[in-house]
Formats: sequence, structure tokens, C-alpha cells
Amino acid sequence: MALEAADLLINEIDSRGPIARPTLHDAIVARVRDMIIEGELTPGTRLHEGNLGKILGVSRTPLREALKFLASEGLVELSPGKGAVVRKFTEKDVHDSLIVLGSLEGLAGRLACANATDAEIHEVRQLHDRMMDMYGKRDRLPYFKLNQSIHSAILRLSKNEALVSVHGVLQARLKRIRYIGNEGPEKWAGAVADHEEIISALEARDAERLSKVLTAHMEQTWERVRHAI
Amino acid sequence: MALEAADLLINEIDSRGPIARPTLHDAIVARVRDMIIEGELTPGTRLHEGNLGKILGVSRTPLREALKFLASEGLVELSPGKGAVVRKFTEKDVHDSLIVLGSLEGLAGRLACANATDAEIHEVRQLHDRMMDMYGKRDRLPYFKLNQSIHSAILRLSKNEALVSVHGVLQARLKRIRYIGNEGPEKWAGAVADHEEIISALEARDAERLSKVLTAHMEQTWERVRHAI
DNA sequence: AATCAAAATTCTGCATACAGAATACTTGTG
DNA sequence: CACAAGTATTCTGTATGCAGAATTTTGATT
Repeated sequence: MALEAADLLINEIDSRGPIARPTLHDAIVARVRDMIIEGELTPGTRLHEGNLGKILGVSRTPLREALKFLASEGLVELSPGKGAVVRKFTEKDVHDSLIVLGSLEGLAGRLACANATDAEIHEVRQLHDRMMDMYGKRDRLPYFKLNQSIHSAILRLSKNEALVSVHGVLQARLKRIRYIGNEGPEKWAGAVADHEEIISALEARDAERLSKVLTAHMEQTWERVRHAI
Repeated sequence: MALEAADLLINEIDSRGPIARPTLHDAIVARVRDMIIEGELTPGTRLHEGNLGKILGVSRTPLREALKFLASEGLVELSPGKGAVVRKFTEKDVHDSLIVLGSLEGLAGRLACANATDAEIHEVRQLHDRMMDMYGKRDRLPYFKLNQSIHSAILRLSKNEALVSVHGVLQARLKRIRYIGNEGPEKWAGAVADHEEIISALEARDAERLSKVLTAHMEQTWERVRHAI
């Protein structure tokens, strides 16, 4: 019967968690965030509500809500009565953020050593190996994405939701810059050495060593990214 | 002439920075946040747009914008099609957040030792002395507020905007709980000892010691606050 | 031609209106 | 009396309308 098929469908959905009908303003948040990261909207650009709304094909109401959200993430700035502009990050802003990110990742590493399962660590090892593969081929974009995945994974393995969340916000602010920074001259060697030590420290569950190298790794990121600001 | 008075007024305003006309949704963000912190809106409470809007005397549009903002701060949760509820924090959520806060404050302390001026450190000393005065009088609320001020001040002295901002978000989430936690039995002695060491390490610009005691201080906060969840 | 004032336009901030989903209620049936 | 189906109501999501602030354009004067 058709009824059974419907029931199966519902179970399928339920087993994947509550049904989250996507809403327009959430989609707009994601879309505008991507537009900023991908450089379609450059820092300093004014985000006219009517204008941008027409481009995205939405009315002003959900767009305004999305802008409010992005403002609290720190990606856009709202001046009352003036409107929204894509936030400009100074060199100091970026450096400051990287210092905090380094500290957060260091903490995440320490916690991951204590809280991750062997299987989870093995998954990171596999990401690492695939990344090294891409490094061998000098295949930049997959390398970049796997790199990001490894860092996110370590955050997840800390099993600390608050940590994941604050890291995510800060990470989002810098994504654009890291994206550009990666397009520069190839200074991969150092980063790769760091990553070798990261995965080995994680497998050894050496919390202190992992924490140190993750924090130090950020300073290198700063050097690689600096020119892009 | 009247003209001169007006000019003076304009200069007065200009010297205080650009005129930021307060907007309704910003006011709502602040108001609702306070209502949550002060317990007027308890975790799990549904925030009906029409209902709450009538209470606050505003229409749904700015209220929705405010809720979006608070959602990204993590104080309320939005389920599409269902509405907003005041977020419930599990015991683990709180513990996780405190661990991150401890790490962030530790970093702030380290940076403050490097970046604060002598005058700024002296200001913190004065806050500390006033706080100890309130401790002597067992005057709870001023003690609590001065305590918060000292921690915020150390964050400021780190001169790291990103750090201040992520700390602020996490701090806001826990403010309610710390508020209640402080109402419990008086376990001030340990906290006071910590604070003595904090100010002394700061004055000595002993980054390692300050960082350690700030991080450790959070664990004590956890014990003091634990019962309130 | 430059500058300043004033009018016109544009844009934001807020309220309201409407459609569709979610929830509560009612009523009928076993 | 329990329960299910259908209806009614409420609430969210989005669009639109309007008032006032901000900006741009225009025009006048020197």
C-alpha cells in the first residue's frame, strides 16, 4: 500500500533527526556569508537592503534578519540609520583572531587527547594521509579543504560544544583571508611538518605536545596569510 | 547668540564619537537578554512573537530581528516553523563553557602582562581593593559586580579585541547561572585567595602564574555554580 | 567656477497584512 | 471512556506599505 511507503519515509526522516524545514533567512545567512568568503562582496561594500534583496530575490524582511545574524557573527557591521557594510579587518584584527584561534585549538588538542576514541583518531589519520597525498600532487584546493577538515575534526574530538561553537565563529571571520592567503606563494613545507607532528602527537595522545604544536601552527598561518590583508 | 550654543553642542557630540541613534531592535536585544539573565524568562520558555511583542510594546519585525541576534549568541534557540525558546543549558554545556572561559582568561592574563600599562594595572588593583572591602562587609552584590569588573578589565588589558568579543559571548551565556550560583552558600574564601594571587601576579607581570591562576579559578567557579543548574 | 542651501530621491526602521504551517480543540466513533 | 479524524485557531514566515532620516542632486548666489 501507499500508506506503508509514507510511513517508511517518515521513519527515515525521523531517524535523521527532527524535520528542519529550511527557512529563507537561514538560507540568506549562508548565501551572504559565502558571498563574503568568496570575495563577491568585498570588505567595505555597502549592503543595500533593497538592492541586495533584489539580487537574491527576497524581500527586505528576511534579509534584515540575516544581516542581524551576520552582524553578531562579526562578518558585517550595522550602523543604525546607515545600513550594513561588510566588515573590514585590520591587520591587528586578524593577528588577534589567530592568537585566540591558536589558543582554542591548543585547548581542543589537549581535550581531544583525553576524550577521543581510537577509531576517531584513526579517522583523522586517514584525513591526514589523504591530505599528504594531495600535497604530493600539489593539488591545492583539496589540500586546503582537507587541512580545514583536520582542524575541525580535532575540535570535534574535544567533545566540547562550547569550544566548537566559539572556534567556528572566529574561523568564519577569517575564512576569506585564509582562502586568499592560501593562493599565495607555496610555503607548504613548514605547514606540512607541523601537520606530521600534529597527527603523531594525537596518536600518542600526548596532550602537551599536541597543544603546543597546534598553537604554534597558528603563528605560521599568520605568516602565510599576512600578505593577504 | 543661540547659534554658538548649538555649535558647542554639536562639538560636544562629535567629540564623543559618531552619533549612534539607538534602534529598537538593539534595545530589544538588551532587554530580552536581561530578562533571561534576571530569570524573568526561564530556560525552556517559548517566546511567542505576538505575545512577547505585546509585553514589550513593539511589533514583530524588530522583535524577530532581535531573536535572530540572540540566537547567534546562543541564548535562545530557533526551530523553523516552531518559534523561539530560551535555551536550556545542560550541566555539561556549563562545564564545557567554563573550561573554554578559563582558557580564554588564561590567555588574556598572559597578554595583559605584556600589553597593559602600569596605570591600567593600578586601576585593576583599585578595583581589587574595593572588592576586598566589600568582601569584608559581606556585601554580596557589589562584591559580585566588582568581581566581574576585574575579570572584564583583565580581558580589556589584553588589548585583543577578538579575545574580548568571544569571551563576552560565552560570558553572556553563563551570566544567569553565575548570578544564581553566587546566591548559594558562602564559599568566598577560596575565590578571594585566588583573587589575591591574580592581582599580585598581574602587578608582577608574571604571565605564567597569572595565566595558571585564572584558568584554575574557573574550576572553582564551576564548583560554586554547579548546584544552580 | 565654486560653494552653499534646499529640494528631491533613496534608504532605513518599523508596523501591518496575508498565506501557510503547526497546534489546539471538537466531535464523532469504537 | 478512549481515541482518532477533522475542524478551528494560533503562530510563524514573508511581503508590502508608510514615516522619517540620510544622501544626493539641483539650483542659486557670489
